[in-house]
Amino acid sequence: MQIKTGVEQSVYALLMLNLLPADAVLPADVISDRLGASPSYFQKLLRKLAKANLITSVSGVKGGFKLKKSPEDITVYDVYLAIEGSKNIFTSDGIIHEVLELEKQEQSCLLSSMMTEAETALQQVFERETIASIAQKLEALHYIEEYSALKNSIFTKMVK
Amino acid sequence: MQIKTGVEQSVYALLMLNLLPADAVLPADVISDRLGASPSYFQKLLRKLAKANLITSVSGVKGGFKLKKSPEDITVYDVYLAIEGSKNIFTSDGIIHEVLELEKQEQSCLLSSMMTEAETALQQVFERETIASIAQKLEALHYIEEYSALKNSIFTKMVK
DNA sequence: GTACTTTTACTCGGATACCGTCTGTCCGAGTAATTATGG
DNA sequence: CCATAATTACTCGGACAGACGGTATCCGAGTAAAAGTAC
Repeated sequence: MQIKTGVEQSVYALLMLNLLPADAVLPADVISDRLGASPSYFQKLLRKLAKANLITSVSGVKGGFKLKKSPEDITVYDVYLAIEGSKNIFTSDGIIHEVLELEKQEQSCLLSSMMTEAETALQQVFERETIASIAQKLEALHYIEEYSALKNSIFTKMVK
Repeated sequence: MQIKTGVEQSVYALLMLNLLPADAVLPADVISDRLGASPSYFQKLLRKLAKANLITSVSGVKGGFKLKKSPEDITVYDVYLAIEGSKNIFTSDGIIHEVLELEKQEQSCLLSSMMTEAETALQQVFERETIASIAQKLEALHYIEEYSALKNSIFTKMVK
């Protein structure tokens, strides 16, 4: 019942891509190296992000990834959906029907309403935070020095 | 990332125990039968609930389980904690430290604050609903007929 | 120097294996009510 | 009839097997830039 590490890694990947100048791309292994993630697995995450229209992929030599939407328009919830899929976080099996021996599908389960409520509560939290807002916080904190170091490091690795 | 079925089953178990008159107990297999759950596994759930002080166990012949606290004082969150454990739902690995090459533990991860925020949002939803409030909704709906049938069925199985 | 081919460095996508957690099963031990036994 | 022992019906708690989903690895295919080649 923990959030997938893939979601967290993806957020950081997007933060890194956010540092790129326009039209530049970053190869996948550069990102996974920096994150300490397994390159082969990380590729799959990036493809999921691409499929969700959060990033664009450029194949071929000097290929890589870059943001497709502006960082303000990418919420953590978007990342969550891209990686985790759109299936509900909380679902009930509707055991109530069997317990009360009701006809199935006669009425949705009592817990279901609570589950969807919990889910929207989560959604609101995740939708409030965007790649842009997180990046902003990064710069605002004591990270300035390390942040620009990261930026430079990425610059040297990027292509085009 | 779905809620464990054990939590849902436990809630229904507590709802059934809530139908018992004072001082009566219900054997575990009666409950698991009604829920269609595996008896041996369900025993473990009940023991977790007992350890969390939500229900009392009476061992020996004519033994069984009954609520320990009043249904108003048992929230879904209590059940959640009892079954799922008190570990955090959402945790971040703090990859940010490695990405920025910071000293570890220098500063808590940016995502952590969002995670705890999401968690408290969940917690609030789960804490609002109690066994009593769910039971009340059950009676209020079209379930009345089936509900009393369930009640009678439990009466015949209970001991003491 | 231009057109063509080959190499190279990437992404794309599927097949597959690993591993941790949740689910489920089994068994021995403890406990208390009931029943059986002995005097 | 009373005290004691054996049986019975439960919970308790650990050990362990199975199922499932997230993580991770590998491989072949596609793609586009770069490098090599021919004329």
